[in-house]
Amino acid sequence: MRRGRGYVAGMEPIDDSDNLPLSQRAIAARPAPYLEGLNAAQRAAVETLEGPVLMLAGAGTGKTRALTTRIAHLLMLGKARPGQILAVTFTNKAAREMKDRIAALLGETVEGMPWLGTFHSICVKILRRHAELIGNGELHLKPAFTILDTDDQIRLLKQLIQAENLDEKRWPARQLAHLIDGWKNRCLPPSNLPKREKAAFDGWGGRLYAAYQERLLSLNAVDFGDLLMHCVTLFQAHPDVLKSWQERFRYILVDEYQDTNVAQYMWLRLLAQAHRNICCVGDDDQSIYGWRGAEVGNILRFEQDFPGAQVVRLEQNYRSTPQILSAASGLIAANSGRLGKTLWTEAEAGEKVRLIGHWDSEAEARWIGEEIEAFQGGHRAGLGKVSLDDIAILVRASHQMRAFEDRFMTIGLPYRVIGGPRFYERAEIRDAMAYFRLVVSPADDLAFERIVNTPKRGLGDKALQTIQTVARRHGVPLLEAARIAVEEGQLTGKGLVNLRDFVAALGRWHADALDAGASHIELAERILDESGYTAMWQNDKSPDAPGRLDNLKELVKALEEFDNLQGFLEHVALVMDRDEGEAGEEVSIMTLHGAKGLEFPVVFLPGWEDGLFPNQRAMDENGTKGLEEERRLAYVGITRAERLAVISFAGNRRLYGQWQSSMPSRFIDELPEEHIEILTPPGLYGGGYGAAMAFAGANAGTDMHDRAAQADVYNSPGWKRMQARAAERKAPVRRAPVTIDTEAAAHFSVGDKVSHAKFGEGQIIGIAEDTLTVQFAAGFKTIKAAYVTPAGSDQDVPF
DNA sequence: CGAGGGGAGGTTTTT
DNA sequence: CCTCCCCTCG
Repeated sequence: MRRGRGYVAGMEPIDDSDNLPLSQRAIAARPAPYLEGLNAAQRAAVETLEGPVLMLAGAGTGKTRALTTRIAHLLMLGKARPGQILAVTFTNKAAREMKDRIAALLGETVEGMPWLGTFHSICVKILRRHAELIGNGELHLKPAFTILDTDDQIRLLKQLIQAENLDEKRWPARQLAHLIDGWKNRCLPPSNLPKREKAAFDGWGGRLYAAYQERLLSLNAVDFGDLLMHCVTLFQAHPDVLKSWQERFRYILVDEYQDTNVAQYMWLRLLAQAHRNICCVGDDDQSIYGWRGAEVGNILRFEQDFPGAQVVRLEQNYRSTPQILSAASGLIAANSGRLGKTLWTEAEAGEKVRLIGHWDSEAEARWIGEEIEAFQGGHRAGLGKVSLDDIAILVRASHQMRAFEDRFMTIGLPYRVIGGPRFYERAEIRDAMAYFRLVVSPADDLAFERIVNTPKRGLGDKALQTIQTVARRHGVPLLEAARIAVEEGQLTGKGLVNLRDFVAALGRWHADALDAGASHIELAERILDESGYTAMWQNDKSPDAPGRLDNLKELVKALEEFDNLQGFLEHVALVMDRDEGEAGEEVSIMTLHGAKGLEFPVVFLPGWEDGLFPNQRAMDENGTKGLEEERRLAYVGITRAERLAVISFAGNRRLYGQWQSSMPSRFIDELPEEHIEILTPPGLYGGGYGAAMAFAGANAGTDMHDRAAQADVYNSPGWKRMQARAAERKAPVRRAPVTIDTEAAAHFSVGDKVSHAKFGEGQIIGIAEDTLTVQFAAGFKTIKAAYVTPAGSDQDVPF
């Protein structure tokens, strides 16, 4: 157990007294040390403990700090024991960070926060306790159920589609998987599926979905979507079970609420019903996962869903310069239906957001590479030396990464690509896991199918069919069927010998796994060696074989944290992260989605071209909604930058091998010019000012060597529009606070002093619609804006 | 069983 | 253009 720093003096040990009556007055009089340094809004977010709270936390406003301090506060006040707080995140990374920070605040590890985790991991914990209640009359889950990943899911669906004698080309399993995920995201089990939806997939949707769920049950398996859906249906069908969980969780905290889907929303609502102490943190402007079922509506509707909800807005930004914030705010202002926020900062104005166009994607990559080298050498004004670790390139689509990888490889610029294939998605890890699964659960047919012929044992389709026939005839799992097939001599030659050995080896390993005295780590190594799996990769001459062997070693190492294989398997499916090894200074390349929650001093945002960003397909499929989500993505991108953001676009880009010309992104037109610095094109093509660009419409796009076509600078409609607008507005630029407030109470801002007839003077800490949250001497109140008057503002909004 | 050709499809991504 | 998957042929 790790002892953290900063043990809080005078801290009461957390005991069974769940409700130490401590009024907010008392806290205000003697603030706990961990509350120091919080701004007024953050304090409100930390101290408004009872009832529903919506914490609207803009980018870089100290959301995680508020959230973790709130948990620490709950524990310190004795409002709840660690086991009575439910805190959910979307990613393991976020969960881990919260744990670490709470530990730092409290000066000890939070082994005692068993219910801080991802939606999925918490659902697993709950489901394992009630597995028997999940299922239909005959079949139900058992507590050791396995969690299938996307790959298993597809393979299973493929089998079902084949079983119906459907053409896999016309009925692709991937598409069905997508449909089923969608239904599960909306918490629609086969029995509740509307007729219209059942007819999806050419009429087979409902039927295949039901068959799939049935098959999962018989395999004692669930997929990711089931974790939430089963949990919700469990709660709905068993009020007593629900009640026990409702009572346990006195306080609920939810991170990234704008990303919740319907199932997660239902889950939260059910659990919050008893104590109603639910605090949801989110930012409607950063909702970028609509395409996988997230409903921005959840956060927009919060106040209706949870009547009496208090809304706290965190608007002071501690990350970016005013220039960056203003550019981002100006852009996102084009979206409709926002809750509205006014981000502000005390930071120095800083560098304007830079904008530059390039001839093509290769020139773009080349230029960014040169800029990075210049930054690194300290040859760029305003920033001094910048470490490679401080620089990120954020792209819309992963195929954009290649241009940068190619370029950086040639010039020897160290980089890392973040968000490649996950560790546990790699074939070798999945194979090894399948071995472990089959050893622990001999009835795991999916695992059997995966590895029976890996490495090659001469057991092809035909052998597998034979085994499957035997399995059906005897009604036994495949491994058992294999044993029978061997005994009955249904196979011949090499296959027979190999299968006999395979079955025998599994028997041995299984026995060893049951032996509590034996080391599960040694067993794992033995399984991989004796099965020939390690040898298979050792003999493989492909360049990635050594890497795969390393991964296997890492997998075995991960076993150390568990007592046995069983325990490992129960948790690992959800928690295995690939190690982001710090290997010296490197530029980070990642997608905009992957960058959410991160921050970098310098951020490059390439590929701002219509069709790529905003993405054509997003707009085609979801219209304005899709466009707005793309715009939020742009907002997320810009707000990752602490000191400098550089946006760029290319006139030509290779797409599916074809050179295609493109127009600058419409988002570029939406950037507020006063915060943008337009860089003159580099002198790469003919040199100096006025060189370099040709865009679509000039019909020269397809020939990148056509220098003549490059004569006219920025010859695009979008660019001209921008120039025209810049010319128009000479004098009366709206200066000072960039107030992008959609509220009726727009003449108030957070931080304003107001006075109220009854409560006296106070300071606004939150604004929602026409309702203000005001901190008075007597405490926090939520008041209609009409009932207060401005009492003079001493808070300068610094830009 | 495994290598190689043909054909389709090719945002974003966590669990 | 490039990758992945399926199918066929040796």
